[in-house]
Amino acid sequence: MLTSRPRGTADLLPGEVEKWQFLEGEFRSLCHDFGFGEVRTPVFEHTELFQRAVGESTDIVRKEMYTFKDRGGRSITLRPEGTAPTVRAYLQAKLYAEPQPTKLYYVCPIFRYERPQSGRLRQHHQFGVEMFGAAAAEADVEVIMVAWEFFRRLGLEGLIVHLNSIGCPTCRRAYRAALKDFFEPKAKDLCTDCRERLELNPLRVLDCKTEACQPYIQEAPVISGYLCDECRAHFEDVKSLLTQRKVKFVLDTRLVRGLDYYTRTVFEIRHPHLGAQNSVCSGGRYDGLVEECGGDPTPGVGFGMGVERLVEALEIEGVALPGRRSVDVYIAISEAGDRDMKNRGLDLLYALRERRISADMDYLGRSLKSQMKYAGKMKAKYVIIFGREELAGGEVVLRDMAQGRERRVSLSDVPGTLRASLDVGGTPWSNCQKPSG
RNA sequence: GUGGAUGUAGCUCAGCUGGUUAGAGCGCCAGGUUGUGGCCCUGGAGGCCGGGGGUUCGAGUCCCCUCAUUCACCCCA
Repeated sequence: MLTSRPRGTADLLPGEVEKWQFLEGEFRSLCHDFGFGEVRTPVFEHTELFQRAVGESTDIVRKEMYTFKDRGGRSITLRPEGTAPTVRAYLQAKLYAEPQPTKLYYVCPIFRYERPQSGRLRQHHQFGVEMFGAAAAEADVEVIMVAWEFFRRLGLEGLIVHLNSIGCPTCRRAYRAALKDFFEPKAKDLCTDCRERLELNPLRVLDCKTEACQPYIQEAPVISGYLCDECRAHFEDVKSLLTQRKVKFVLDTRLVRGLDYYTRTVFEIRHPHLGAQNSVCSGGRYDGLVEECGGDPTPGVGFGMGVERLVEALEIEGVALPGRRSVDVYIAISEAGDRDMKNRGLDLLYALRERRISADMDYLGRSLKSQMKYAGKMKAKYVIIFGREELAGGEVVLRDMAQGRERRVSLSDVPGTLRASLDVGGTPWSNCQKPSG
């Protein structure tokens, strides 16, 4: 217990965490390019927020929330999705009084009590964007374009955009009734889950994977035949704007989404090689949500993207991501046991660090040979070697580990010389190891 | 919540039908003479064989329970 993490959680250690830092940086700068500003909301909220916003009939609210009473007797829930807290923050800060639309993005952990499997954790992380106050199809498309452009920049290629419209409450009511009429006579032939779905949310029968249900699903009425004129026109706009942007998508009339707040556009971006949980990014429009949360009627659209799944997809495709960062300079001392020598080493070490050169040295009392081995394993670019002999002449040996060459440099020139060498071609990620294979 | 698979050194695994001090490769640490890495050689440390109970003269090997990991269902990022 003491040495094992809770089920469905993960530790990110050096070597792995650099990938996340890189992706977060890329996502932030991309969002900035699209005019989105970052929002950071609490990890927990009042339980009522999610009950209201996500919907009582959803699996999330019914069985997946981490909910507990705090010491003041308030019911608190760890954020199971990112949209509701963002809406809450939008309303609480009265961002609707600012110039519209409001464009926000976030990078945050998400908690759901589920049985872990490939691509599913109890704590996972999402990148997300939300846009409030814009009802036009251009807004739907911009949100999809954030994800699309992100994947393009990363060099991720095998993704498929699934698109559908589930209409507004009015046309959905008609469709829902049609589905019920269609399935109810056949209810005894459907799987037990679908019989339940038929009562709770008939739309979800559509994405059942049970063999027995497939023949009926194939013949079931399609949403597009039930969209009202406005919803149909909106959906046509979304599709043509996506085409104009050269985004390839597949119309998926069985894409329904498990959250109650969606209206009109819904989409999911999947990676075919991810296993059963293959949705990397999903979202849609939620024109009634702000009002549901106590605001004025305000259109909204956004997505959430699973970072763990994104990393997995990138690795499947062999996209190179930063590896463990190494130090630039290692200081190796020959008379390691000598107190005075060690102090001279420390002086140099901190002189380098003051000049923002990443540097390290031995604290374990190792032999020079061991220090060299260690520096090699740590992938240090340079090793500074010195002992009494060099210091007597005010010099040190500067060894280039990749070249295997060394030269003498006067002690006072060391930081300047290193700074100059390291600045050549130095990107922020230049001293991360590239993944091998 | 349901079902399947798996749990032996830090890592990847071997341990045949139960039988003596549980092995390998890699990794780690130290050496290979006097101040220097990556190759090579030598040596060393390191294992409640996931945990508990049972069967047996004897269990890492068989049985039960439990926990964990993992994959799938439900659902979702």
